[in-house]
Amino acid sequence: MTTDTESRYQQLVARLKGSDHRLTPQRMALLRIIASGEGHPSATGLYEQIKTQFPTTSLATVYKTLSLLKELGEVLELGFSNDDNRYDGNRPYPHPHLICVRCHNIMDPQVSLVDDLTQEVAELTGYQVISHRLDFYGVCPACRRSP
Amino acid sequence: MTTDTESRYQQLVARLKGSDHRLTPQRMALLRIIASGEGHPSATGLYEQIKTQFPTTSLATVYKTLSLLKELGEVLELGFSNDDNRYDGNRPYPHPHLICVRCHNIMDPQVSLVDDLTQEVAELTGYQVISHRLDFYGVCPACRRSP
DNA sequence: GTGCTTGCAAACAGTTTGCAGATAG
DNA sequence: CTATCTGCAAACTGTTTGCAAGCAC
Repeated sequence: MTTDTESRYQQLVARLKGSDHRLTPQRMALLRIIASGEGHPSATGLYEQIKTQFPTTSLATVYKTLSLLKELGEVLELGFSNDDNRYDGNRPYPHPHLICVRCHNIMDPQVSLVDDLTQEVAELTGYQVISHRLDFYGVCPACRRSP
Repeated sequence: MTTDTESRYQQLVARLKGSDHRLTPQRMALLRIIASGEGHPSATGLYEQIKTQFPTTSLATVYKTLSLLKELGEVLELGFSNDDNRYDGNRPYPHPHLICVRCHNIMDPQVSLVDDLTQEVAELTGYQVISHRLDFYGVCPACRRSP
């Protein structure tokens, strides 16, 4: 576990305890995985990973824990109408995603102009802009090489 | 029906005929609605409107027709994991949306920088960027005034 | 007349919920 | 000890599918 992963894990543990929630083994296992920030796992993916440590874990518990973390603002949920939702517990604030339509990998590109966009929209429309969602779809370099 | 609506309707009719698809009354009714470009209707919303003219219409037919128009590239589908999907048959290419979290109205803001963003992401990551999805969430001026 | 299209109902998939038993604090 | 959490199974919701009857061309 990297230092970042460890500190994010401790942060999440503190957040749960500080909001009067219990720290169960199943929750700890989930926190460990999402703190690592590797990929953008689905609920089922998390479930499969946790099951290797706690074989009796249920998918419902994974969903309930994710829901709790969403309420606490510690997890970003990427909802898809076609596919299962993905979760990011490392950067729980809106940020762009880049999705390969071939291998379905999801990465976080660095994009500089997003805040300018939000500002532009707010000024233009009179809306109070709270949040956003920005996904790019494309073909990643690896998939371009092997068609 | 405005001139724009009428011409878009004719365009859609031509597209169906040109691709060897049949022009049924149910399809004509749906084309008329989406050609008008008013709002971002859901499948159920379209269904309710069409039913006033053709009471025996089924929701499945609405879905099948929307699916066909998607394949032809004549309709943009906005998928939501929480809510029902919305459809835009007037601007069937990716463009930003602004969604009021209070009244759920959806509008199309004019945003100038989006193509720059796409370019930036492509150059930065080596991806071949095909498409994107950009939604802003906020509170519209009307809802801000009446809390 | 032919075969695409419709309408119905059942199937589907991901997510949520209710509840009885288990357990963290 | 007790309120929260878990695991199971059933419920839910929007969308898709299979099929027999209908109808556009």
